[in-house]
Amino acid sequence: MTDSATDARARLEQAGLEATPRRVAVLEALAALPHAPAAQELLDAVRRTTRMDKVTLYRTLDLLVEAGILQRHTGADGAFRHCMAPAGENAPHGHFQCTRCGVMTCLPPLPEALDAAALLPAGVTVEHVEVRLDGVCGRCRQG
Amino acid sequence: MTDSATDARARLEQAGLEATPRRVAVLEALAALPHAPAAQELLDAVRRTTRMDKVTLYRTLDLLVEAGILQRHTGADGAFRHCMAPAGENAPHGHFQCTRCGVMTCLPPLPEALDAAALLPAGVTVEHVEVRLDGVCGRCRQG
DNA sequence: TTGAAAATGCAACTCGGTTGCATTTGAGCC
DNA sequence: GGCTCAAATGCAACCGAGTTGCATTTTCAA
Repeated sequence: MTDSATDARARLEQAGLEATPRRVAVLEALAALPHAPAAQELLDAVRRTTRMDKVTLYRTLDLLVEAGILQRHTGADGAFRHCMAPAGENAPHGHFQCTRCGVMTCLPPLPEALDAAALLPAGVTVEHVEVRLDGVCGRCRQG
Repeated sequence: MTDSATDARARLEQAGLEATPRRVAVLEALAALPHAPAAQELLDAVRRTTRMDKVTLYRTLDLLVEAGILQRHTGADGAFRHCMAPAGENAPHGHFQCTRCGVMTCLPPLPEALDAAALLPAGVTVEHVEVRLDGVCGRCRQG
């Protein structure tokens, strides 16, 4: 049993979820990736070690997002990306997405300026803040 | 000819685009809406005055975004929304989207804190900043 | 008026994601 | 070890947003 599998099981059980093989595999695959992958890319990664249907992946992602273990973000292409929710930290972080290769990377926590409730009309409640910077990554710029 | 139609024609010609009936209709419908609609909602609105195919709408939206007349934003549901690009102003503005009714509204220009190139890894170029606050709007909160 | 280019419509398609339902798995119990 | 039942998974069919290819219509210049 690898460390990452142990971590994955710990987070699942801590959230009151059964540590099934696919859930562990999803968390391991996600932790091993340096960015926030689209569903298809994550599915490919998981399948290198575990058989998994795409429906199971989507249901697993829903579950893990619901449990607060993962975060879901919208890409510029309209497809969802998922990344590990930083444990114990609640300052939102933004993402950078390359318009050429589509890779989405996590950024450090945002300055609190985005807490900007001042911008909002009265009577609304904010549950989630999404900040995405779109541009060209270093790799694509050179290639 | 209404004022909004005149405005629409002006913006189109200023951008070097032909002021065709559907383009004018799209701009008028968009200017009349108090929020940034999804394509289907915009199509419904346009069709109250003009016959239009959905493909034509999508192509028109592409064109107007390309020309800088409209801005395209990604909703929490992954569908695109469009709003008028504020003329002559280039500070990005964010959006609030209600997670219940899905309505996306434009916010005032963002504090410059988001210019946060400091957050970025070296070698990347930012072309577009997307800020979206998700929550519950006043109307949905009461209803 | 006419001819070419641009704009539009229509049909079929892609892609990300979801739903319904049958089957398998696995934790708890004997 | 073998049961049992709920939860987890797989499979097929589906849905909605957006796209592509191509035929038709409109528009503008000559």
